[in-house]
Amino acid sequence: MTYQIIDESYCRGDTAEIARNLLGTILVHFSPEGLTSGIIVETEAYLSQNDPACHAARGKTKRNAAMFGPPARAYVYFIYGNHYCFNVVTNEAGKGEAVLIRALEPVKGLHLMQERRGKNHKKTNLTSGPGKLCQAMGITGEHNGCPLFQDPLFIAICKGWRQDFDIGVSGRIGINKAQDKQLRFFVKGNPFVSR
DNA sequence: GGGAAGATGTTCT
DNA sequence: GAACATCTTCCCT
Repeated sequence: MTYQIIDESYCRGDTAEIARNLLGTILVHFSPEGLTSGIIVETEAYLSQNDPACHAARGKTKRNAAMFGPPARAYVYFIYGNHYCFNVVTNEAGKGEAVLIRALEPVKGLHLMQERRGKNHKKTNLTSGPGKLCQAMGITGEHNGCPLFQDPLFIAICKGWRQDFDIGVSGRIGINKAQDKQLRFFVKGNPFVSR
C-alpha cells in the first residue's frame, strides 16, 4: 500500500466536506514504542458558525486554542477524566473548526495497540471510539497542535484500500446540543464504526 | 472559590 | 440499556 501524505491545503475549505474526504485515509503514528496505523472510518464535523456543540462556539480559550491555529494540525483534548479525543483542525487559521476522528480500522501495530489498551480486547474494540483510538495509537495531550503532514504523526491518502465504500450520514454522538445537525460521517457496514 | 457539565469507556444487569 | 468512574475546564446556577 502506497501513501501520499496530506498537505495543509487538504484541510482548508469546507469542514463537513473535509470530514467526508478523511474517510478512507490512514492515520499513522511513529511512536518510540513502535508504529501504529489505521484507516479512518468515522468522523464528525464541528463548525464555527451556528454550532453550539463546537468547543470553539464560545470563543478561544486555553483548552481549544489549537482549533484556532492553522489547518492540518492536531487538536487533542482530555475529557471525562480518562480519555483523549483527536481532531484535525480545518478551514483557515482563526476560524475554530475541526473534524473529530471517531473510529479507525487498525492496519499496523495491532500488538502494540493491544498492549496500550490493556486487557484482552477483541480487534473490533481497539479503535472503535474516539477515546479508544487515542489510547491505541498512543495519542495524548502532547500532540496538541502537532502538524499532521510529517513525522511522527501524519495522515495519508492510501492507494490500495477500497475506494468504493458507501458513506453514511447521521447526527453526532454523545452531545446534548445541536443533535439534529447531520455532521457525522462513516463508512457504511464497516465493523469498526462506533455504536 | 466552587460547581456542574462534558465530542467516553467499561462493567453490570 | 443504565450506572459509574474520574478530573479538567470554564463560567458562575
